[in-house]
Parts: sequence; C-alpha cells; structure tokens
Amino acid sequence: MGVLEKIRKKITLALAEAAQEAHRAGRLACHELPEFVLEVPHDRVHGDFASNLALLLAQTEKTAPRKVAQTLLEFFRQPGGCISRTEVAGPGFINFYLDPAWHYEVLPEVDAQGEHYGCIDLGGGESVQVEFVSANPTGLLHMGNARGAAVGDTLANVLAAAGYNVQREFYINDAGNQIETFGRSLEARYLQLLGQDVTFPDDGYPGQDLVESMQHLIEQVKDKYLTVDPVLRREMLVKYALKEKLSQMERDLADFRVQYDLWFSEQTLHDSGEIENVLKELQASDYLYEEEGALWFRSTLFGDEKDEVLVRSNGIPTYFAGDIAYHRNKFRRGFDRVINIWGADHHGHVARLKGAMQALGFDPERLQVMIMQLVRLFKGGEPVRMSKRTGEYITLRDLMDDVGVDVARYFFVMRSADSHLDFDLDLAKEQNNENPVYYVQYAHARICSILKQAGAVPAAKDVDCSLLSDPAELALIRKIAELPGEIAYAASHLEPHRLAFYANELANLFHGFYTNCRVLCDEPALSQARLVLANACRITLHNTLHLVGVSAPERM
RNA sequence: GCGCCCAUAGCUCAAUUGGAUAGAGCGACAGACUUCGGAUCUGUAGGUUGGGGGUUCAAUUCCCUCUGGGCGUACCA
Repeated sequence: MGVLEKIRKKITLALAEAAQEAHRAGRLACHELPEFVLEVPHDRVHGDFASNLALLLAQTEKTAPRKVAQTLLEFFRQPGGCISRTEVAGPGFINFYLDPAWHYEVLPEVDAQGEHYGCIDLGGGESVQVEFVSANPTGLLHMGNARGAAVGDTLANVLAAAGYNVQREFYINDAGNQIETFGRSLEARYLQLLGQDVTFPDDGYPGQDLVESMQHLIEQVKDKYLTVDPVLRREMLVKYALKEKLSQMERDLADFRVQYDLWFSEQTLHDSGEIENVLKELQASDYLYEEEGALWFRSTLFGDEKDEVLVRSNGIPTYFAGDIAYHRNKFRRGFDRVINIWGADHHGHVARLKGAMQALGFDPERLQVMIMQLVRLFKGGEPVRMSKRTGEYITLRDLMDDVGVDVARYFFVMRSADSHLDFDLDLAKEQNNENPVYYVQYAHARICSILKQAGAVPAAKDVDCSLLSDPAELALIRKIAELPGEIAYAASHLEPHRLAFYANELANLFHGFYTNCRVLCDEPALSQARLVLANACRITLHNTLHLVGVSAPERM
C-alpha cells in the first residue's frame, strides 16, 4: 500500500471512531455508520481529502449537516499527527489538509520497489481468469478484436499488479456450424485453385486469407485431395487451415504483446463429453424442456426475452451449450472469478450465461462480463467501411504495420470500454504533439536524457528529499504517490482506461516540474534531490506504460 | 415493436460511482527559453452535460418521458 493510501485509511478509521465517540457521548444518535467516502476533492483548495460523512449523517440526525460536521471534528483524534488542519466547508464537507512531510516518504518507497512500484495486495492471491479476443478462427483479427486484445491484456496486467493470480485465456471456436461453413468455403477455394469450376457457397467466408491458406496447402499436397471423399476432404482442409490460422493469430497477438496462458478448444468440450454431461446436469433440474424436437433452456427465468435452444432438433448442440460447458469447466478448474471481455454485439448473451451458471449452482457474481462498444475506423475524416461479408476489413496486422503497437494499444486503452471508439488512423499515424502517446513517451525520454547527463542517480535514502518544496515538485510527488491507488481503482472497477489518463497526468506534471525546476542546478543537495524525484517519475511512468503494454523509450 | 449501450466545449474524450465552481488533449487566439530534449510550458476564448419532467441538502451520474445514433432480438456464433 502506498503512503497516501495508508493515510487515507487512517483518516477514514479515525473519522469512524469520532462518530462512535460522539455517539457514546450522547452527541450523535447514529447507531449505524453510513457508507461514507474519503475522497480527493476536485479542487485542491478543499484540502487533500474530503469526507461527506456529516452530510450523510445529517439525514438521520435531523440536524444541519455543518453542525454534525462540527460535532464530528470535536471528537476527531488525529492519527499520527499527519494532518495539519481540518475544516467544515460548503454544505457540510469535512476537509483535511495534510502535513506536507508525507511527501518525503514517497520517493524512498519508489526507489525501494523499483519495477514493482504501484503493485499492491488487493487481490490477496485470489485467482482470476480473463478470457478475451476469442475470435473465430475462420477469418483474420479485426479492429474489434484488436481493442479487445489491448483492453483485455491491460486489465489482466492491472489485476496482476493488484495482487490477483491472473490467467489469460483464448477460447477457440473450432466446432459447430461455422466450422462446417469454413470447410465448405475452403473446399471451394481448393477446387477453384485447381482449376475446377465450382461456385463459392452463399454463406461462405469470402476472405482472401482462405485462398492463401489453400495455396499453401496445394504447395504441399498438390491435387491429392481431389479424389478424396468430400466429407473427409473438408475435414482435412479444416484441420490444415485451422492450424495455420491459429498459429497466425497467436503470432499476431504476440507481436501485439499479448501472450496467453491457455488456448482452449471448444471441440475438446464435445470430445470429452462435457457438453453432454452439463446438459444432463441441467436436465436434472427444471431448467430444460423439449419442444419441436429441440432442447430448450428457460433463459426467460433470467431476464431473457425468449428461451434459448441448447440442442437443435438435428441433435447438434448449439454454441450456447458449449459456452455453458466451457464456463462450468472454468469454475471447476478453481478460478474464484471469471472475467469475459465481449464486444457489444454479444451483450445479449450475458443474462442467459449468468443464468445458466446460477442453474448449475455457481454464484453468477463470480462471472463478470465486460462489454466493449464497437470500433469505428476513420481515415481522412471519413468512416472506413468494413464488411465481414465481403471479407474486406482492416486487420490487426494492418494496424500494427500502419501505426505501430505503442500507438494502437494506447489508443484502445485510452477510452473507457463503454464508449464507442472512433479510431482516427490519420491521427494515430502523426508523429507529433497531436498524438497523445508521444506526450507520455517524451516525458520518459526526457528524464532518461537528464539522468544520463547526471551520470549517477543517488539513492533516495541518501538525499534530503525535504529540499523539494516547489509546488511543481510537490504536485509531481503527489501524482507519483497516487499510482497504487489508481491500480487499485482500475482493478476493482475493471477500468483499465484510467491508467492511460494517469500516465498523461503524470507526464503533464513532470513537464511542469521540468519547466519550473532545473534538475542539474548549482546547488548540489537540491540537484541530488531533484535527480531522485526525476528518477522516481521515470520509474512510475515506466511501470504505468508497461501495464498498458506501451514501450518506455529512452530516446525518441 | 421490445431489450441493452451511448449522447458532455468546434473535434476526440474524462469526471474518484450521488458531492463543492463539469475537466483534459487537439483545433483557435495570445504569450514563454542566450544552460538539463520545443514531441515542452503559461494564459485566453469555448457548456442550459441532446430536450422536458421527477427523486434530495446535493444529479453529467438515479427514475420517467421524448429525440437522435449503435448493437441485439436464429434450432448462427
């Protein structure tokens, strides 16, 4: 826990005790303490922390909030003398002004923790699985997958930094109708490439990538499959193409700095009997029924508009059946919590999947689904039309080639998941001050340049940090001190975009410090202290960028 | 039609989950350095938070309604 978080906790506790004391002294009637907050005010003139406790108590006390605040302060006992001043302000807020001495504890802490600075133990080793991207292997990774990759990977990083035991997983949809369609598409391409006049299926996957895949295959086996039985042939083509496409996805994602702990195949759920098994388990309950030859799940019980088919009348289980088996499998593997990152086009599945988990006896709260809005691509001020139907769209690979990994990841993580993301390709390609990524990276490179000129960076414990008293210095230290709290917030609210904002604010305060305070100056002791501060800022920037998956260059 | 999401400065987005005077970046305008990286810094202008109602000490945030967008609404995934 960071210095600031410790102080926050102390004040929160002391405030609660003050309410108890006031209650004991007969000055407050309250029996139960309301859920109050100790927050950092928007405007710093309102102190370092502010609490709304009196405002909340006023309702049950039937007393003016400011009066309640006064009473609370009467009984408030300073924790460890870290507070220099308190006041009642506005409608009844209690503001706390900290003794600035706390600033000087921050830098030694950053120094000591280095690359681990910012890490906290919020999760206590709780095991969390994050499943993201899970794109259909029948095509290429598109912009939506790219957003999911950046957001999912960053969230996983943040959770790991917050003390959770994180597993990253990719669910491979290698079963079902689409594989059937995939096989027919591949077969048509294979035959076409060998000069046969066959028509491409109406519902086929039109992407050029399938043609390429079949070209590769023909290089190996020539026309050997022409004479093979069609059913067997499609099976062989799928097997080949699937392998090729998956290894391509794995390679593309790795280049995007995303590494999975596990690639989980849907087909294995069919093969192992887990799907059949989970259906039996559900059937034992009252959640299933048969109608028109199909097996249905009563998802209307969980807020769905209509019930959902689990087994078609042709006997083949649906994707939903597989998904239920898959999620039961996840819980059975021992994850305390399971997080899925889905595109907005899948939001309709949330209620029924949670419902299915509940039906199986799992607490649905243990399954969290983060919904990401869709991505719109802009080029030259115009939206770029993308069509999966025609197979023409910008792929993750195109994006990386075009704008680079740093820019792409930063742009995706910069936005909150529930905002429709307009990805401006022209802006992303700009290598100037219009591009927010470089603002942050520039701050890091600038620090590295200073440290290089200084030669050696002294250890924080060996310098007098209290020489740092300029407002720009104190503001920077404060922002550095906020990283652990930011990580805690981002992890518990599943909001990785906060990290990008934090990085930007930190860079902004560094540039302000740089302009106002010369690091390599005439006063040796002050210069040493500023070097320590600059270095702490470098570490903090580096760690934050690392969480987002963006490089922290020493030169640019 | 019904369900979910979204609408905030000219543009792209925040807002500590109900808190005090709604903030950043870009763009516009005006400024700053004879030493550490100008991909920087400072300032100004820019808002009825899509419209209207409601809940309360307090609403961008919660409820209702209308408008305008996105997505979903298959024995597809």
